[in-house]
Amino acid sequence: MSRSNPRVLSTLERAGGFASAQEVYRLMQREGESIGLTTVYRALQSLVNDKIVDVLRRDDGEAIYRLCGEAHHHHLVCKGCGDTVEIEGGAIEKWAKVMAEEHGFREVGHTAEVFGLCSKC
Amino acid sequence: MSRSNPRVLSTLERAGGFASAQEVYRLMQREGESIGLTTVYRALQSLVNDKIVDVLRRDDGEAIYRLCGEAHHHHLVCKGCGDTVEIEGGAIEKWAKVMAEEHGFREVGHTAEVFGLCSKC
DNA sequence: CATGGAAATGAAAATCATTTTCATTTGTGC
DNA sequence: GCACAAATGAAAATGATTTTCATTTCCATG
Repeated sequence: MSRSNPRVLSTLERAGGFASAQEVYRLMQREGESIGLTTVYRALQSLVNDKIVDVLRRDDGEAIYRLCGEAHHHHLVCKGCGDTVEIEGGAIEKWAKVMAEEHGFREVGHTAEVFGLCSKC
Repeated sequence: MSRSNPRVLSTLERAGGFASAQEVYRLMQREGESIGLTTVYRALQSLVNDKIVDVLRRDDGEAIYRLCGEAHHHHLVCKGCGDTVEIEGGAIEKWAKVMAEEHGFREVGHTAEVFGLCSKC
């Protein structure tokens, strides 16, 4: 019953611990792995069930999978050139926690992204 | 240019200010309004552009539209029932600004959303 | 070494929200 | 009325995800 295909997991890790099903599939294809899209979906779902990965939604609605326990960080993205910098988000973590507690929420997670124009653009 | 169809807006209000495009459409149908699904989507998009409504994503990826006040705010969303609370994000504003300055970014904006399970779920 | 059934696989079809296309209708100023 | 822009909506296209189903791989047992 464990459909948590290890090749899928390892690919997700190699992808930086953060990718959509389609991206994992394309990555495996590019690396010459023989696998079907269906299997990738099933494996990711299994990994979610087993709480080995988390699932989030991109703004366009595509599901993205992230390794649990992966050091959680945020991104500063340039609107001009798309350059991305990883930034530290301690302030956010605290804010999310406080806000959630204030309203009686449990099992709290969050998404946050900062965007703007970098110095080169 | 203003495709913010008032009938769509009023239906969204009547729906409790919280519904997906499909739901708004079905509701209007049921009430005997003659309108096309395409128009509903376009109207909702317009309302989002005009910042009269917010878009969120349900867990299944479906976009839900929600009337919102003018003040910039963030959301605390329940993963279980979809209930949403508007929360204040002063801490985030500051964090985004600091992080951006640190990396030489200008014209900075941000998104942030907190999710979890509310006390009822 | 069979061999028989359970689980895994993947290609193709189905589903479903959303977007696009395009022909038609509506509205507005002249 | 007439031209022309904007709005509308039916139908087709898109794209992610799920389902179906026939086939293959595993594995325990005879």
